[in-house]
Amino acid sequence: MLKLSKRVEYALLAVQEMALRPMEKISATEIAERHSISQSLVAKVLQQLGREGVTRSYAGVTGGYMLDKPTHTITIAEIIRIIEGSPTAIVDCQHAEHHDCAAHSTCTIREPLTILQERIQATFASMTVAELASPRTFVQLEVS
Amino acid sequence: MLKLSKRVEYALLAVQEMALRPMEKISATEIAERHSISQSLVAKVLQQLGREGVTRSYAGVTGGYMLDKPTHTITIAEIIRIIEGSPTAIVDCQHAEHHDCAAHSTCTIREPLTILQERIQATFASMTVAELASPRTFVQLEVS
DNA sequence: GAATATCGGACTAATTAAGTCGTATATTTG
DNA sequence: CAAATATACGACTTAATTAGTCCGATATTC
Repeated sequence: MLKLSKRVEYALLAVQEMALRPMEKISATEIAERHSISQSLVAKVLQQLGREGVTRSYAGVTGGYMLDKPTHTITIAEIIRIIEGSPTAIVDCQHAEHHDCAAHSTCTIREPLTILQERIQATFASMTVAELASPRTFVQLEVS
Repeated sequence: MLKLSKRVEYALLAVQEMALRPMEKISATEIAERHSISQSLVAKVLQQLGREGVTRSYAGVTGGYMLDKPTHTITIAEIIRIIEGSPTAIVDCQHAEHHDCAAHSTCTIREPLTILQERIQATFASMTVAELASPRTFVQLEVS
């Protein structure tokens, strides 16, 4: 299925929050509690983002994480790549080394799929954290 | 991860072959053997496509499957929907009934994700089986 | 020095996807 | 009509991936 993993989802949540309060250090615990999700997992993804320079971390009792670059320079595609370890690939055979496909040379579907893949990649690259965090009018109607 | 399932992949392979030879009945066994994949699985996805009118099936010793509508009217999005049982949803909370999310009302990430989702959906809807099967110049250089 | 944060690896659990198997029915061919 | 081979479809098992936990370590504030 074509679903984001929880880890990517948590990364996006965290990054959005940091973007909305750019001057504050936000801890993994804080994010985890607000969304009732695993603290360890949130910490883990924030650490991954830190290794690639997206976030900056501060240890200690008042520690936490902050974004380390302008929100409009961080794309969703980049976050996915960092968390998943590789850019989105809708089929395996596009990972270059993946030539163990039984019918690599006669495969006539790889090329059109590559085109789709590039479009999806472009879609994720088309949105930045700035857009992810831009304040929206959030009218919750919910008329019962 | 954002990968197509094998079932969708097999469906695309099968549909492409049927599109390339529109006058022939093609059996699940034939497709499975050509790509060294599971015959049962190929049969299963072709049956799913049949229930939704994409393919027509013929039983018996000379049986097999054929496309049952013009190739340019079948989108990749439709095939994904039929095989996966629902349109692509990059996060669960967009499936309407999925209100068990802990912070549904305060969730500020659903909206931007919906936009991404729609773009991806549009990407899959932008390619039809006709394009998937259009003959390409397939120059295999592979200079060693 | 107690409390609480990051850091990171190893491990287990849960979920999902992939694939198999059995049985039934349809159709062609000898 | 009987053998061969196709679809049809549900139940089941296995494999792979993802999610989440746990532990021990270091850093920093109070």
